[in-house]
Amino acid sequence: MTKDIFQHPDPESLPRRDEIVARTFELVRERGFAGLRMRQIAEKVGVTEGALYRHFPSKEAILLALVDRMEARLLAPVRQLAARTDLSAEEKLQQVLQHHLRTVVASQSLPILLISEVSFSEHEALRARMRQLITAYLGTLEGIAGQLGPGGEFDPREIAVLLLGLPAAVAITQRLLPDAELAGRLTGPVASKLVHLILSR
Amino acid sequence: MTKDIFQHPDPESLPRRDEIVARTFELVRERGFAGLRMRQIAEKVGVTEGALYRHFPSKEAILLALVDRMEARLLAPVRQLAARTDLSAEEKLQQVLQHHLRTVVASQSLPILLISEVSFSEHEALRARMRQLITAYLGTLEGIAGQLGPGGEFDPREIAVLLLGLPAAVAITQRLLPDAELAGRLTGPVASKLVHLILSR
Amino acid sequence: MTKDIFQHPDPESLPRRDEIVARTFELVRERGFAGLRMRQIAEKVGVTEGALYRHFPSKEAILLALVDRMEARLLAPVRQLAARTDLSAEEKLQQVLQHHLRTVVASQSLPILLISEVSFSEHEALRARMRQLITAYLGTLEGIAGQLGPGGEFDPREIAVLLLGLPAAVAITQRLLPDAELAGRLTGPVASKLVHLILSR
Amino acid sequence: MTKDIFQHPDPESLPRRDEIVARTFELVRERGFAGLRMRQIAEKVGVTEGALYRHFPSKEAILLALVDRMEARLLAPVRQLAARTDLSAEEKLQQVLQHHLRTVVASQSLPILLISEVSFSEHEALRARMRQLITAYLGTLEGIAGQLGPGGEFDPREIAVLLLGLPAAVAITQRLLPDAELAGRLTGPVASKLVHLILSR
DNA sequence: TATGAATGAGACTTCATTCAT
DNA sequence: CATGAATGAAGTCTCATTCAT
Repeated sequence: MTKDIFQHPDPESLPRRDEIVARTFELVRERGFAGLRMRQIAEKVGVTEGALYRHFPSKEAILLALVDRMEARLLAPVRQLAARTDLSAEEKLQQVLQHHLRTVVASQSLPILLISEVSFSEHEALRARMRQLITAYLGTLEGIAGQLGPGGEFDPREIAVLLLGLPAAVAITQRLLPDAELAGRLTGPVASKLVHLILSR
Repeated sequence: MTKDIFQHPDPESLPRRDEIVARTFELVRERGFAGLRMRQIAEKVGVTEGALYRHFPSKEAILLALVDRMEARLLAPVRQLAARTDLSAEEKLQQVLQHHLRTVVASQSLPILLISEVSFSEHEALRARMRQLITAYLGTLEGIAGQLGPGGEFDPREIAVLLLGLPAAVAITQRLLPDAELAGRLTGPVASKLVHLILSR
Repeated sequence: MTKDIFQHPDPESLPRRDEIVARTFELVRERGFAGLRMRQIAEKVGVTEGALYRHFPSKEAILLALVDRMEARLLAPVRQLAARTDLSAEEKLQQVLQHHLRTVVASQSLPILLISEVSFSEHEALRARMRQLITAYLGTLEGIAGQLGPGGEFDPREIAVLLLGLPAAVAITQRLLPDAELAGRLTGPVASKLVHLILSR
Repeated sequence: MTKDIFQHPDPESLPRRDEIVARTFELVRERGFAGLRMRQIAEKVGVTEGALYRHFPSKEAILLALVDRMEARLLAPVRQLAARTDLSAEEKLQQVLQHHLRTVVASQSLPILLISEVSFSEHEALRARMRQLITAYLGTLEGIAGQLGPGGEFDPREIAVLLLGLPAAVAITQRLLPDAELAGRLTGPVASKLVHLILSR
């Protein structure tokens, strides 16, 4: 069903650099950014801490690579959707939201929560990178919404933010109060109806 | 306008315990939970670190007191609204959302982001406390939505989560991409229209 | 039976200074010297920590007063025994040992263990005081043994040390491996027979 | 003479873990358990405090390793003695006591005093470990005494405790009132005669 | 490339003591 | 006399990073 788009291939076959990022992702998925330790990464990869510095100059560099990875897996599919000509704007937004919600569920709510967490981080470069990511995401949504034509209740920018709301709410509630049945409804029919309502004109 | 409901009275007049929580709040507002240091609190209060331990047994205790404070300022007004009999269910939900959104803007997006952050925290007591807070918040919204009567697109639980979405989205975007003009629209007419759409039957 | 010679009178009627020492004794009896905290003393006395400094200039001063108290309760009776003329030397040593053993049992093995503990203490004054106490104790025993006349297996000094051995061994074993029945035998018939054997000539 | 059985080989050749324990032993020998600081250990080993944590997870772990070492050096020889078939029970007990007394003198009275000190410690694991050690020690002595056959003044358990008394008394007096000449007599002829008296039947 | 040991800064916390009230 | 707040030094422990091998 909802395939984990954040899955990674066989560890053995990965170049070390990628493996480090992949393992870091698993850790961040479970424990967030703030609790991440170089030691944990090293353990999970199966090397010593010193070895990590052969591949990345610092912890921050690993985290930046992690955000690159998130962007690739989260944003790229959205951009592809946006570029398609065989779908209406509403269909595109429906699919974007579905994609985002599936991601939220599959990755245990990660990306949206990470954005919150990083917003407080002391790593300036990391904050900037996240700002860039969310700017691109909202911009893409806004672009699609702009193709809808005039007459709706909300302008394109507002639509983009509103569409961010559902994944965010789902992430927060599922993280703290897991409820698979409710999650199913929210990511399926509820999301679908919400998009329709928001776009109705 | 949007008064900062998290503001605190004159520092001089506060018992130390309250002052510590108030100053901690200011720090957390700026830097979040993970980056909070006892040293910073002590500096901001104007004492040494050891002095803090005359008033709280641990850092975690300060954080729990902080969540108490958040609950008092965020949840109490919502509960009062819910209890009023001179408002329709839709009017109540409109005001709850307005209140929440004002809080988000006034406190620089704090509460909702903190919930995200805490969801990863190693402080088990803190996670439990936050879970309690969000459970109560959603429960109150669900209770109001239950008074709407049948026939709408969404059931009460779904409505509660959907109404959480807007403050969450506003918090995230405003934190990373501040835009006062957009924030004004989102917390005003956009919120109002969204509630109406969601409740329409 | 074995009355607790370290008991203290009604707290209410004690001048503060004495009460502080008495309460400190209770704490030391349970937890030893190293774990003693001014806060615990204050709590047990029912005052604040600052108040203790009205009566003693420092923690070390309290401990020295405590050793004075131990000396009064432990050593004074022994000296009185030594001075009696109606008892033979063996009878005196029998009673001294009985007294010491009863003390060990009644005070939960305290004095002898405290001597061990203090021997490592950083409080030079305290170590000196304990040295003085044990010197006086051994000296008194030696004095009595000197009245035995020649011909035994051991000289007076050796007898004094040997008689210290039983209370020490009882203290250590009872503290770590409490065994009331064994303790009863050791403090009664075993002690009696041991003295007789040591003094036999 | 009385060789220091607690001596350690050339520091340079020791794996760090063992070296840390050896250096800790030297410190504890001088200052006891309660006054031991991680800083002191680090200084003596010649590293920073943090480095110690690569080899032991906590201070308590170092102390437990220290007790292991004490057990190996104190208890193991006693057990070997107990197992010999070429010695009578009395000869075995004579040698055990000699061994223990030599240890007391060589190590500056350490083990027996440490047992006293630890009996008050807050480290539950450490207390349990010491309890185990003394149980084993007394048990071994009791076992040998059991081979004596009936008819003596004391039963095996009593003999075990009585034999613990001399090293304890020697430790206390030598620690506070060093007297090499007396110590020599106590560990030599006095001990020998005492064992004979206690076992006489 | 990788290891294992180490560093140095800094985290939270404890505690005897001081002092204004 | 007593309180309550505060200090300052010190304690154990953590962690990103460095470096010789």
